[in-house]
Amino acid sequence: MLGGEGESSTFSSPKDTADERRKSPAVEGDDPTCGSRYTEHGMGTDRYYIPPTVTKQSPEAGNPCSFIPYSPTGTVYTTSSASRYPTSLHLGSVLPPAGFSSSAAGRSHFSPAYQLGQSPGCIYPPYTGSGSAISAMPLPTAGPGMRAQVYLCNRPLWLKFHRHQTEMIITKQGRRMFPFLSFNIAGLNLTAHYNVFVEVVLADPNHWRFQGGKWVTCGKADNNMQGNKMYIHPESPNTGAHWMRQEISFGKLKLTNNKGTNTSSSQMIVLQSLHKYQPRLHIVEVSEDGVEDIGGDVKTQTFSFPETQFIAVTAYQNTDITQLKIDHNPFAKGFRDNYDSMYTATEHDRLTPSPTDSPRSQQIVPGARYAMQPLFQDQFVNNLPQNRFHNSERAVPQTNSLISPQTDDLASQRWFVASMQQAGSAGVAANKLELTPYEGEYSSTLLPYGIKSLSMQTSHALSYYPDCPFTTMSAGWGSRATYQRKVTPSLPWSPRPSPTTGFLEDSDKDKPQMEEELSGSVGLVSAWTETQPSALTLEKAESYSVACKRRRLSLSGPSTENSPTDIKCEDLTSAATNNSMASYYSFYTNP
DNA sequence: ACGCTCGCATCAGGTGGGAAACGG
DNA sequence: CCGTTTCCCACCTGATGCGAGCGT
Repeated sequence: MLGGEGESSTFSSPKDTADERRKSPAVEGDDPTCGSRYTEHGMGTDRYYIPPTVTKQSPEAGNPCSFIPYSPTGTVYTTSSASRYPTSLHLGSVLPPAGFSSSAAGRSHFSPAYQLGQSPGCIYPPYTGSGSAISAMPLPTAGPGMRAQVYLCNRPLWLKFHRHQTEMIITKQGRRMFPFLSFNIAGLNLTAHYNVFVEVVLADPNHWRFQGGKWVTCGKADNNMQGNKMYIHPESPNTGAHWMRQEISFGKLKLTNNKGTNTSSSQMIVLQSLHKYQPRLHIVEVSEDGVEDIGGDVKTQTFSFPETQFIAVTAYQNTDITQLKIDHNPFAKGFRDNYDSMYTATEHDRLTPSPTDSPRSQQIVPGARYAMQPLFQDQFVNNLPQNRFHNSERAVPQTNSLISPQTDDLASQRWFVASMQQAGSAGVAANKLELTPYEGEYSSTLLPYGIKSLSMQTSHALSYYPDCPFTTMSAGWGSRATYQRKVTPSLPWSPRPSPTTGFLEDSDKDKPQMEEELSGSVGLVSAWTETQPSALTLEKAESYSVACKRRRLSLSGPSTENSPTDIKCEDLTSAATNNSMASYYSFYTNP
């Protein structure tokens, strides 16, 4: 589908350049201690992913999360499979700056102005590309061609992996991604038709290898890799209303290293082992029959989230990643040999969110910063049997578990929407108003609003990940009964009256988990830091050791060596998460 | 009798581990 | 020789089909 647009690219305007410069490593950007906010670029050019360069803080120096192998050189890499969807649009995170917590301020959250040209850390050299029609295309803020806004729904989970450098298994028959890509989209024209697809591009020009407990570059990447790099969402084409109705998940997307795979109709993306990739989401406005309007303006919007970057491998290299996969992927439950301890003993140590760590509880969004969130069911934990829902590749809208403890928040979130409508930008406000019916439906009944006006092409796709749907996160994976029955009523994460108040009162044991994915309080972060050492309980050490016995790699590897760093990083990253709390959803929008 | 719900069994498919095979 | 890839395994999840039970 994507042909090859000139590699040259975009970033021809000063504005573009400025945007590009603002990008920063996900982790760093997420870290309140890291100066620059979490910003993202539009993946530079159609085939370039420009690793963030470090100006204010070198990864090694100031960033506790520096183990993430970002290239400090600002390398530009050109792949052989140029996409015809260049970075078209520059992406900027709308994540609030550190300290941003005012709900009132949140009203401007969607303001593109917020994300543009404000970064003091313009760390990237200006691009001199010829620019593309796409990037140069003026986009209205409402109506046809309006800018879309995209949230990475399961961002917290992605961040967990990203901290250790995400790895994705690729096999001949294809392997699903985990975490998988899941987005919420806003700002589309309700009646216009769009194709939504994911493209995976090389993130850098290097060949990587895991050595000494770290990912290190090892020669140059093979940029002549052939094969499909696109995965079109099975529901494409569809209307903007359809795409915005609920989460857009790519849970069936498979990664393979089999070049012989039928590239056109396959559900698989062909990658090369030990290369680093960056998934990108493309939203292309098309005619009703799904045909792109080649003649007219190219109405393509591209989004990429740095935390979704990963290294393709045929076997896991980093045991931390392996453990994260095992802990979070329900299909890997069989490998949770410390299963019991994970859910009954050291609750705060486990990586998997608890069933009641509902996304909602993790994204108690202050004010209207994430006013859009009420539109997305990610915020709700699905406690209903899901095998009765199977009509969509997307997350099935679930009812929430709000069911109780968090009804208050639900209400408040509705208010967020209201405030958005009052003060929001025209585009967003309009959009939200349009969606009101959905919102109203579920908010009043606590039932899903997933009744689709359009047919679903696939069924029960993501129901494999029941919790995920909204899960949006790790949180997701655990609401199943199998988990719950392991839980004792006294567990710290049992239902809380209110996420915001509840976690403050939780035991120290609960803080790490809570803070990492939820909070917004610096004070709590400190508490977490202080209590962290004690978090390394004997139980954890023991269970971890047991787990490692099953692994190919030794326990003496990076996991243990880096544990202090990891902890610190986790800590700080948690702060970052807290800080933006909202960061629960990364919110990217085109300038 | 009919329709609906629920529980159980079965099956397809997904997971990481580990050993063997492959290849530079 | 060593790193990477492939294959098979046991385990798990979720979908589906079937029948029993119940209410109308």
